[in-house]
This record gives sequence, C-alpha cells and structure tokens, in this order.
Amino acid sequence: MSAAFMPCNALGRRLARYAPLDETDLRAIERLCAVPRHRVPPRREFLREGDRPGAVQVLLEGWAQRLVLLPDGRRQITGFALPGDVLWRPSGAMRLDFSVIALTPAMIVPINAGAWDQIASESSGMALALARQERVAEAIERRWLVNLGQRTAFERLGHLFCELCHRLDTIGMVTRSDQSQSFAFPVTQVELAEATGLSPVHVNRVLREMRSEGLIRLEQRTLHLLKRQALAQRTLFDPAYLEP
Amino acid sequence: MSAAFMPCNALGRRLARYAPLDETDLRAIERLCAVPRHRVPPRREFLREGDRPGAVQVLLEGWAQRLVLLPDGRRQITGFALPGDVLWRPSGAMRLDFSVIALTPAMIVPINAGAWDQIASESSGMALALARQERVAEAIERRWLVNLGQRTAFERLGHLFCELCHRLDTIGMVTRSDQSQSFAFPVTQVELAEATGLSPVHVNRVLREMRSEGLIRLEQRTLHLLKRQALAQRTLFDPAYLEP
DNA sequence: CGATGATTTGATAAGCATCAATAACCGTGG
DNA sequence: CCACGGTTATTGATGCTTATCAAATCATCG
Repeated sequence: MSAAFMPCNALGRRLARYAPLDETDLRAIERLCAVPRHRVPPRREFLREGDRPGAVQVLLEGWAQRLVLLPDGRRQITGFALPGDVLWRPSGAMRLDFSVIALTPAMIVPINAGAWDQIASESSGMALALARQERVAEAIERRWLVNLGQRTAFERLGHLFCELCHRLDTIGMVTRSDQSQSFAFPVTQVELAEATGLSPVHVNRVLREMRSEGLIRLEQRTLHLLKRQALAQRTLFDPAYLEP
Repeated sequence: MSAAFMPCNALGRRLARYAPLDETDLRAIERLCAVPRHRVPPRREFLREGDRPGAVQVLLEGWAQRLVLLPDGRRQITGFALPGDVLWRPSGAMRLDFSVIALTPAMIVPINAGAWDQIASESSGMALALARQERVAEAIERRWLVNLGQRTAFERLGHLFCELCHRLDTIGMVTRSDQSQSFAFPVTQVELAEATGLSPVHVNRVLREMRSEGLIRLEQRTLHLLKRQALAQRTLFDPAYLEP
C-alpha cells in the first residue's frame, strides 16, 4: 500500500491500515501532531472521569488502560489502548465517562478538534480511515462485553491475549520466533483481573494452567504465545471483528 | 427547547435532546427519513453479523436487541435499541460484528450514508447532536461492560432497569403514577439472562427477590419501578453517563 | 381447550471469590 | 554489595454465588 511514505508516527501507521492514504494525508497527520505533547509516567491517571477535554486525545507511544471506578471501590478496566489509538473525541463539552491511566511511559498528543474534523472533511481517505477506526474500537468493546458475559475465565484471558497480539502485530510490536509470538506486556495480574472481571487469585491459577499446557509463557513483563493457533481455538478467538 | 416544532419522528426527538436544532435541521431529518421503511415482526433478525449494509440503519419504532452469537451457541445481548437509536453506520464496506433482532413490531429506515454525512457537515447543530448521540451510545456499552465485570446479579438487573427507564423517559415512553414509573417491557427472562450474563433460572430468582422487596412489579409485559430511588441506590445507578 | 412458550421452583454441582500466608521480584539507599 | 520495603506472584483452604438439570405450573392464543 502506502509503505513507500513510511509515516513517522503511530497515528499515521494505524490510520493507513484502515484506508489507503496518500502523501498529503500523511503530511496532514504530521501537522496535526506537531503540537506540544505530554509525557506521562507509568500508572499515572492522565484523563479523569468527569473531565471535559477540549481536544482529541491520541496515544502516540506506550500502553494505557480505560478504567471505570464504582463508588464502593470496585474497578473495571474497559479497554487497553495501544499506540495510535484515539483515547477520546470531544463532542460539545461532554464529560468523560471513564478515566485513562498509563501502563508504561506514554506520550499523548492533544489534537485540535476543529482541525481534526476539517482534515476528515477534506480527504475522503482520512474520513474513511477515521470512521473505520471508530467502528473497530466499538467492535473491540463489544467483544469484551461478550467475554465478560459468556466466556469462562480461561477463555476470557486467552481471548484477550490473542486480541492484543493481533492488534500489536498490526503496528509491528510483536516478535515472531518459530511458532511463537511474543511482545512486551506491562499488565499486572491484578490489572488482568480488573479487565476480565475475575479475582487476582483466579487469574493466577488460569495463567498457571495455560503455562502448564504449554500455551503461553509470561515472564519479565513479556508474554509469549507459544501456540497461538491452539490458544485461539480454545478461546474462540476470531479476528474478523478487528479487520476493516 | 425546540418543543415549538414538535418533530414528528423518533430520530428528530432524540437528536433534539442532544443539541438545539432549528426548524431547518428538523426538516432535514424529515427528508432523510422520507424513504421506504421496513416493517419488522417481533423476534425477526433483520441485520445479520457479517452483513455490509450500505445505508445508516435507524430504528424509528419499537425495541430491538443487538446480539453476538458464539460458534458453540452461547448468546450475548450487547444492547437494547429504542426508538430513535442508530443501529449501524456504514464505513466503507465494513461488516457488522453483531446481529440485530426485533423485540416488538419495529420500523427501520435505511438512510443514505452520503446524505447523512452531508447534513452533519452543513449544520453545526446536527453535527453536535449526532456526535453526542454516538458518545452516549458508547458510554452505555461501557457501563454494560462494568455491569458484567463487577456487579452482582441483583445490581446488573436493577441497573439495566434504571437505565432503560431513564432512556425511555427521555422519549416519552414512561408513565408516572405516584412514586412509581412503568413502561412496556417486551423482554423475556431468557433474554434478560442473555443480556446480563446470568442463567434464566437465576434471573427469575433475583426478579422474585426484587418483587418481594417491593422494588418492582413485572406483569403483562409491563415493568413497574415502584421505588426507583431505592433501586437506583441499591444498584449504583448514576445517570451521568446518559447525559450530554 | 389443547398446544406452545414463559415462568417458577427444587436439588445438586461447578466455578470463582475470599481470606490468609508465603515467596519472588525490584528499585532504593546504606 | 547487601539490606530493606513495597509491589507482584503463587499457593492452599473454605464458602458463597451462580450454573445446571429436571420438572411443574402458568399464560397465551389459535
């Protein structure tokens, strides 16, 4: 496709996956991102439920988690954001209905909402790419909902691993070796529990089970999917919803 | 607000809630909907996972459910759609990642995607209303996810009832009498189970519990919330995420 | 009024949470 | 280099929530 241009930031790389973008589009993305960026240390909450950010918030580097906090302290992670993901699009002065917390050192760029909309309206390629990215983001949340509602603990975790591997693969963050694929995985077991609606203890047990079956290896903050095919099969992972 | 114009269809009524619309906007909505509509009988699946509808699909009358079906037969309802809700916006030729099934006799209108986008780009009021409606729809799904991940069976069902009551209230489909509010409720206990990730048997038990506490009455396909305040409190329902 | 689907109830088992305690790991400073 | 405190991971024991299976009752409607 547009590999010739080698877009320099994660947003460009991501959008180019959803629709063919020409050189003008990629330069427009560059201009959008040519504003002061925020560096965020790991575990810092940098967007807060109730905030009304005026700009589009894009994650350029690192991982982040969306979190909903209940008044009694229960926590639900509703999604993991990866480089190139849009964290929030303001509409009028709507309040955020979730918080966002960095999982690694992260870089955020606040993009002027008017400029964002204008670029979408001037290039049909950009409009399509942005719309598709939104649809995929919605599909990911819907799948997560299916996980929580219908799947066993084993399936929830395995499905999550497969999904993350797939998403990371499309932005070149997965290393292949033999049958196995591996990637940096900055998520603790407690956070996995908050994401999957399980207790940390049970997450640990299921991970041990996966390990003992030779499906995964998780060490040094690196996750190895040793038999991705088998894992995808056992967890009913079908990547159709991730593809435009 | 714009009560003076009395928009005649559900889409107009809904959008007017999210941003002030002028007479031109409301007439534009009317024109959009002035195309052949589809009548759908209850329990008919009228959009199918994998389809690539070319038009924006809007529910004008009746209730519908979004459903994700797993290969082994497990079913998860990921949302209930009410009159005025957008069921799907096409982006390129993206595939639906869920099915939609009518719960009551329903009326669907397929709106030309180009005309939809154009109207949004010509009126800032419409653009805002549409964007806000999308944000709210996303927030509803996120809340549902929190329900499945963190809440007890009692909370899941009660929260769902409060949410539906709130949404129905904004389109005038709730009857108030004394402290209680009631509305037509075309959802079976099996479907409630598929929506909340519980078994039908357990849904039944929890409903009985709510009834015995005098919180609800559910009969003749009508749901009465007898003490909505109490129910909202016990189920940690906070309508902030539903409001623009 | 029989037939079909929806709701209700009981009994049992599985899955997962909870509590408690220990072990490994990691960055920090002595 | 080692000691140290905090975070993260691991394991065992126990019990609650909820699923599952089976069957009876209740509605609804042609």
